[in-house]
Amino acid sequence: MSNEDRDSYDPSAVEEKWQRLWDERGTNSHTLEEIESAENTFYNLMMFPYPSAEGLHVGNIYAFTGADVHGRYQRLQGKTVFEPMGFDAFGIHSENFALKVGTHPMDLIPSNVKNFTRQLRRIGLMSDWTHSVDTTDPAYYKWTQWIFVQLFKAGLAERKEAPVNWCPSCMTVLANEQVISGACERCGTPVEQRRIAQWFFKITKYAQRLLDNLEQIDWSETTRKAQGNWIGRSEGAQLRFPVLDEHGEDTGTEVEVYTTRPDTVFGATYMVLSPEHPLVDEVTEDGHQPPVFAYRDEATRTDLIARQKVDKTKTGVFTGGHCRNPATGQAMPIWIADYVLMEYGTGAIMAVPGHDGRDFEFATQFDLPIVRVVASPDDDADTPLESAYDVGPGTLVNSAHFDGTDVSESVAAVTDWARDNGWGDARVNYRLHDWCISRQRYWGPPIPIIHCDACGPVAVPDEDLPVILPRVEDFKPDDSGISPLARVAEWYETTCPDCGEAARRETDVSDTFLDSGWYFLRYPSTDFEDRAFDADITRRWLPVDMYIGGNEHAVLHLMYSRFITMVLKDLGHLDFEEPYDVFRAHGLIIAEGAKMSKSKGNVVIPDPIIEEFGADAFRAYLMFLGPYEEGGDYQAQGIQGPFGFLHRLWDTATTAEDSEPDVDVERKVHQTIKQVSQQMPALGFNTAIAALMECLNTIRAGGRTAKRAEIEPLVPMVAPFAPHLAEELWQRFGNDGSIFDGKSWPTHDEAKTVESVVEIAIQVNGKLRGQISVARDMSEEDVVAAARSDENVARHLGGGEERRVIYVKERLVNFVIT
RNA sequence: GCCGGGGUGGUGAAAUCGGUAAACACAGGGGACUUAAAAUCCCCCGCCUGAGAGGGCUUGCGGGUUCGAGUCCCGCCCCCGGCACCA
Repeated sequence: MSNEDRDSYDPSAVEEKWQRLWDERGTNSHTLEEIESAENTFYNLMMFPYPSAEGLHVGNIYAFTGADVHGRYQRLQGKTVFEPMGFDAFGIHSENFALKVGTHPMDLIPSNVKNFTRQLRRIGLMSDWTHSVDTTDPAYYKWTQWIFVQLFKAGLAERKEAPVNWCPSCMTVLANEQVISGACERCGTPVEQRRIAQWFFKITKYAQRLLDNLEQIDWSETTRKAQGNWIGRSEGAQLRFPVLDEHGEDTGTEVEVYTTRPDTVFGATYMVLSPEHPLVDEVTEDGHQPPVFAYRDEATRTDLIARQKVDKTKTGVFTGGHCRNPATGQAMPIWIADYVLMEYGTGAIMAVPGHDGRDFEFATQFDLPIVRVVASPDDDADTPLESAYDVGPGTLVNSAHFDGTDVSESVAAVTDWARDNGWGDARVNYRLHDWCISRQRYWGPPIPIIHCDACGPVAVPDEDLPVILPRVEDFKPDDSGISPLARVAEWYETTCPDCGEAARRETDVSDTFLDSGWYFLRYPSTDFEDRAFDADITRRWLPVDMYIGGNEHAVLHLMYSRFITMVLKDLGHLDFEEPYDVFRAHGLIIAEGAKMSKSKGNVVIPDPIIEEFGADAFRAYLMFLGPYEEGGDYQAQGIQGPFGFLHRLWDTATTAEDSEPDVDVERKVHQTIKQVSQQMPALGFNTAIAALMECLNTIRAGGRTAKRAEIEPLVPMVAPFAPHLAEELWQRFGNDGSIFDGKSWPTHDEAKTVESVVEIAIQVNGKLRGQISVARDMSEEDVVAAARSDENVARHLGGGEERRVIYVKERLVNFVIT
C-alpha cells in the first residue's frame, strides 16, 4: 500500500463513507429485474421489529447483527442474498403509547420508523430498503385483509360467541397465547372471562399437520419442542354418561367427557362440570339452584390468575343431579367445580379419585367415594389408596371382566368395549385452540367484513380492499367491549355488497399476529400493487433459507405464520407449506450479569457506544461475547478487545509488505480459514472471532511486519462482523467495487494446514508427566522411546512394572504401570 | 409438577470422536519504548505447596464405566427461560 494510505483507523469516517457508497451503488438492494432473475438465491430473514419510540434496543441489535453476519457470510460465499427489513407497527403497544403521550399513532409511527431506519443503517445492516414493509401502510394491510377474506371464503374464519380473555386494563380481548399465568402479557393485569362474539381462525383443523411437519424442518430444538408442547396432542376417549332424573331414569340428555384414561372408568365415582358448562342449568335440581348459581357467578367473576392457582384448595358444589356410569351402571353425583376448565376437552370430566391427583384431592375434601381400579404389582384390589395412583405399572381391578388386564393394553381394550356398546369413542385431543383474531381496539387493520341483516357476514369484495382505517381522534377503548370504530357511524354505515341493502361494517380490527403471519411473503414482491405476492418471484425466493429470531415467538408468531402458509398452499396460492427451511433462535443478552432493566440502571444504550467505538467494533463485540444461540453478558469494558483487534488489523493491513509469506504464519492462516469456514455456517461467531484474533496475533508476533498474503485473507473473514472496515481494506488492497459483490471468501489449502512438528503429552497412569516435540511423521516406536527417555517420565516409570502403553497418534503416550 | 437450556479461573467464555482443562478476550500485575500520556510490543496471571525442578488438587455434588471423563452412564442439587388444575 502506498504511503498516503498509512493513516490510523477512524471508524466513523470509514463507516460513513461505506454506508454512503452502499446507498449510491445499490450494493444491498435488488431491482425488480434482479429479483425476477436472480440465481443462487438466499433469503435471509430476521424478525421485523415493532418500532418503539425509545428506538432500537441492544436486544434488537444483537438479533439483527447475528442475522446480518450470516447474510453477509452467505454473500461472500457467492450467494445472491435478499435481506429485507420492515416494521410491525400495528397493535396495542403503539396504541397504548400513543394514548399515553397524546399523539395520534398515525403521526407517531412514521417518526418512529424514521428513527429506526436511521439506527438500522448506522449499525451497518445490509437491509434492502427498496423492499421494506410497514404493516400499517394501507398498501400492505390491503393484503392482510385479502388473506382474511381468503380464509373466510375457505370456511376457516368463523364468528362465534365465546368466552374470551378480557384484559380490563387494556380493554381488549387477548389470545390464549397472550395470557401468561392468567395475566395480560403486556400489562400484567389479571384477565377476566367475557363472552363476546369474535372472529376465529380454525387453526385446530391444522393441528396434526403443524405437529407432523415439526419432524421435517431444520429448526432450533428448543423451538420445535415448544411448538410440540403448545399443540399438546393427547390420545384418549370421549365417553358419554346418561343424565338421570330424580327417579333414576334416563332423561335422554348425555354428558360427554374427554379422558386419557378411559380404562379407569370403573373408578369414576362422580362427575364434574366446568361452572360455564351449558348443561349446568339442566342438571341442577330445584333445591340446589341458589348455591350452584352463586358458585357459577363467583367463578365467572374471579379472574383467571386466582382461579388457576394450583395450590389453592379445591372448591365446588353439588348440583343435586346424577348421571349413570355406563361401565358400572351406578349413579354418580354431578358437581360443578372451577378446577375443570371449559376450554379444554369437553368442559366436563369423569372424576376418578383413585387414579387422578386432582380428583383425589377433591373427593377427600367433599367426602366422595374413592375406588381402586388399578393395582400396582405390590398392591391388590383391596389395598387402600393413600394418594392417587396415576402413573406406573399395574393391572385393572374392580373392573368387571377387565380385571387382570395390564395397563399397557387397558386403554385400547376399554375404549373398544365402550365403542361397541355405543357410549364412547377413541379421541385425539389438542391443547391448541382456534386463533381468536378480533381485537376491540383501534390500531389495526379493520376486519374486511360487512354485516347484512339479510345476507349475514359478507366479505368485502377484493376490488374494495383495502378497508381503510379512518383517522379518528377519539380512539380510546372503553369497558363496553365495543370497538372504538363502532362509534364512527359515517365509517361503519355502508351497503351490502351482495344485496345492496343498508349494512354495517365489522368494527373490530385484527390481531397483529395476522400482520406478521405473512410479511415474509410480501418482501420480495413489494414492487407489485395488484397482488400480495408474485407467483414466480415467490417460487424463486421462498421458502425462507434462514430465519433468525427470538424464542419469545416460538409458539406465537411462528405457529401462526406456519398456519397461514399451509392455508395459502391449500388454496393454491403457494407451492410449499412450511415457510422457513431453517430457523435459529438467538440467545438473550444480559448486562453485567443481570437482566437489563431501567430500575437496575444497566440498560445498554447503543448510540454512544457506536459513536465512541464504531458500528464495526460494536457488532464484533456483540458477536464475541458469547455463543450466539445462547446469548451473553454485555460488559462495558469488554468492547476493548474487539476494538483493539480491529485497530491492529487496520494497522497490520495498511503496513503489510509485498514479499513472500513466512511458512509458519502461512500455516496458521490456512488453519484459520479452515476453522472459521466451519464455524460461520453453524453461527459459531464467538469462536470464529477468537480464531481470527489468534491468527492476527501470530501474524504480528514479536512486532513483526505482516506480508500481504498473510493478512489479506483475514479481510473477507472479518467482513461479516466489520463490513465497513473490510470494504475499506479490500479497496486499499486494490480491489474494485464491494467485497460483498463476489465470492470473496478465502479457501484453505489442506496441505498448508499440516504441522510438521507436534507436541505429545506423556502420561504415567493417566497423569501428565512430560511433553515432547516430535516430527509429525515419527513412528510410534520412536515416539514411545523418546517419551520413555524424558527425564521426569523416566523417574515416574522407575518404580513399577509396565503393563501397557497407550499411544494416540499426534496426541499422547500413556504408560500404565503397577 | 412438566418441557427446554445451563452450572468450567477474579469476569465473559473455549475445548471435532473420550486424549495436555482454561484457547480468545476483559480486569489485574510487571517490563520495554516515551519528556509524559495514549497507542504498540514483551512477560506473569485456576487453587495449594515448593527457592527451584517438581508435587498435590481442580470443570455444581455423589457414585460408575475406562489406561484416560468437562465430555459417556446412574442418582442428586442449584440457576435461567417457557408452560402449568390440560382430565
